[in-house]
Amino acid sequence: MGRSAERNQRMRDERREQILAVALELFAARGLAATKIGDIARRARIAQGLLYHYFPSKDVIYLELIRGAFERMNAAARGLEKLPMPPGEKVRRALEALVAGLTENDDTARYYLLTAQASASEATPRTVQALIRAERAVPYEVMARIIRAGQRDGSVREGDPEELAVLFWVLIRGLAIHRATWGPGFRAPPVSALIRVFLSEG
Amino acid sequence: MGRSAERNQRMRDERREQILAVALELFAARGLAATKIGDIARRARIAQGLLYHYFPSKDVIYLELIRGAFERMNAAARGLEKLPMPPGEKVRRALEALVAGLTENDDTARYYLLTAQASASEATPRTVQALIRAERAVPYEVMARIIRAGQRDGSVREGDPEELAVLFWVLIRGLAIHRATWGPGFRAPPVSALIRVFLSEG
DNA sequence: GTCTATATCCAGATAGAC
DNA sequence: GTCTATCTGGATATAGAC
Repeated sequence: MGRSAERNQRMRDERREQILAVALELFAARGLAATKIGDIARRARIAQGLLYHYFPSKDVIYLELIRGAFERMNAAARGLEKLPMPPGEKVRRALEALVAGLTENDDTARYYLLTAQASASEATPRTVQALIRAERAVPYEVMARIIRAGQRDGSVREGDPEELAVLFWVLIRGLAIHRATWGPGFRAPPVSALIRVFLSEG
Repeated sequence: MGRSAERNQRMRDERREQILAVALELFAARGLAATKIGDIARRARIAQGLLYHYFPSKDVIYLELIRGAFERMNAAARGLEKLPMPPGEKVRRALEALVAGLTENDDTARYYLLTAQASASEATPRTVQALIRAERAVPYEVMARIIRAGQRDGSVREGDPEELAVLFWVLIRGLAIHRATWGPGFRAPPVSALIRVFLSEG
């Protein structure tokens, strides 16, 4: 590939990213069905027809975003598991990082909203549903393993690890929805209150 | 109004209820935009045209359902507050009843899903948004008052009552979404784990 | 009250000029 | 690569017969 071909490829990728960024914003705010392809094009400041030079359909844009959401989320989960610290500390760090991300980073909040919608809706396209089914267990499994390890060393409270892991993600997803409902100035519950659900002390 | 006029009115109301029940099911499962008026008619086993003899538009059906959701929820909240028991006990009962309702009663779960979607989406019709803005604070206020009373008598943990109330509803809404994602056979976290977020002991 | 048929509109996707 | 114009399908809502 020559110099200019490379540059063209880079520009093409940038354009794709730009479209995806706009689409993430709109899909998170309105959902798949209520987001019009024309809205995405307008907000991205390109003609509607041009959008189809970068993506073959609305569903494919959506799929791409969901794929990205799971990539980030699952990579972060596995990264957390590998960190060199005791399990109880991992739970605390994860809660702090997730709540901070949800509060301060708009795209983070949008990704959580997106997956929550897509996972809960029967209107989600089949291709996306298949992806979700393949990926959605990872965060639960990781958190259950961390909790189990924490119970062995006494830093995490007793209780079924799977159920506690469910509770962990229920909290995070609930916070994301809450933020979407009440706006960025919402009153986040203190992390300390969340931590005592899981940790024996502190 | 004569006898038969009354009977006709009753039949008309029943028909309306039947349509609303179907609409609740579909809106909760797919959201407003992805639910087609034709789907509602088909599932209610009536012609699409006939539906418009009972409701003037899709948005009005949606509005009606959201109104019903808030009526039930806010009535339940105010009823809870009036119960003759100590505040800590009210928190425990509320959690137990809500989790049980979410787990066992499909329509309860659907109502929570519906309001969660409608509140979080910018695509929600203006009329519905106005209703939501007028009603949504009630459950938070009620719970904050109960928590404040519980802190005075020592049964509820310390912490900002508003923030704890947010946490309470974040949990409930999170559970509703979780159930929608994983189906009725989902692993509900034990109520005991939720209770210790709020109560000093037990 | 209930249906079938249809008007109308809107949105996703394509064609083709530049 | 980018645009404008357009095709096409589908969905809301209405008309009108029974």
